[in-house]
Amino acid sequence: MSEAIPPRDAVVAQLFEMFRRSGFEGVSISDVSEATGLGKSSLYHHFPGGKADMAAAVLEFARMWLEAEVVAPLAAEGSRAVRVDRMLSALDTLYGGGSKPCLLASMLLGDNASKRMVKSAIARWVSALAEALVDTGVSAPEARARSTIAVSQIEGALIVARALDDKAPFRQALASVRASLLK
Amino acid sequence: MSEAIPPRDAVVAQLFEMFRRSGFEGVSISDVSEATGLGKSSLYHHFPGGKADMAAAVLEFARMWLEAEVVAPLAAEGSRAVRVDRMLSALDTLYGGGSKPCLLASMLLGDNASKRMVKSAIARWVSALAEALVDTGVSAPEARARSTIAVSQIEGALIVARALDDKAPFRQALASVRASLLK
DNA sequence: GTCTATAATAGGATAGAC
DNA sequence: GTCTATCCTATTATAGAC
Repeated sequence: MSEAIPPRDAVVAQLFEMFRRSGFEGVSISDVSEATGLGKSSLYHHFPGGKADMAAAVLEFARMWLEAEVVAPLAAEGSRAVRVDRMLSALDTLYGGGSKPCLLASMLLGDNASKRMVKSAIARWVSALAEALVDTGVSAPEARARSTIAVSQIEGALIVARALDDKAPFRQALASVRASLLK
Repeated sequence: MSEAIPPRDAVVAQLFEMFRRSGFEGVSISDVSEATGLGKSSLYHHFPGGKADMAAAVLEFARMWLEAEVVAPLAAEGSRAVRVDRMLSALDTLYGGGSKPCLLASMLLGDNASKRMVKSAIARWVSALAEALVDTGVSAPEARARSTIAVSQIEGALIVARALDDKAPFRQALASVRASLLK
């Protein structure tokens, strides 16, 4: 039971931080080697497909995080306020209160093979939120519209907060999103 | 009067499209050479500082665009609706109705030296919008808050629209932003 | 699983002719 | 201002020992 954290998972956690911050092209294998303390060959042992493999692993990690921290909490029992607050709380943590970029947005740049995974993650997020609204009395089209705007607002606030080097826009966005979802 | 477009300006226009799509790290000099039809030495003739110089030129271009197409139209005479609509119309064009990324957001990735210019551009945008609101009867703190949220929403909608490969979220965001600014 | 060493290529940048 | 040729470094990726 005293097993250490499987190296691969620890590496994925590091990769997550690197890719979200610098995007796919902005991360080099040498960077990863330095950040993880693992030699290049070790990295290729864990990710035989190289950098593309690393990106895929990180996006898969993000997908699982989304299921556990957003989709499930939104679907679980409770009032709309309780469900929405669970999501917002998880997002606040994920994004470091507005100081850390969204991996999905960062992976969207360029010709990236990741685009399909990003698309399905964003779609899943919007749908899960819309479903929670429908569950609590909002019409389906209205729920989709509000959910899309909510996700947009959060993504945009992360950009503005990071550009201005000020967490306030993100805090403000969370409050604004909450109000418009509970309205 | 029959002067051709100065090559440098034409190159900057191309660079704008490349950087907004792929970010700083995602664009190589070879890419630029291919896209513009100019050899590398020609590029270095126009941009002695290399790629960093290209990025700076593009951000300067963006700054001028913002002054001409957003700041000035927002400051010019007219009702709040007229001013806001001028800005939204310019943005709709710039962003191709939601299909083209924001250069500022794309240049935000990584350790980029561009961060200062991105910051001042976003700050300028928010301030110009806030000023138009104050001019038309909104209190200063409320104007800043609404403006920040408006810019966030537009930036976020661009991400969601591109992720989902669907312009609808952007259209929806423009409408939502308009309503909340005119409210 | 991890390391050292190395190959192969792409990327940024310059020299010098025209 | 643009081209061809070239340099140097960084980058991706692999080989093979331990």
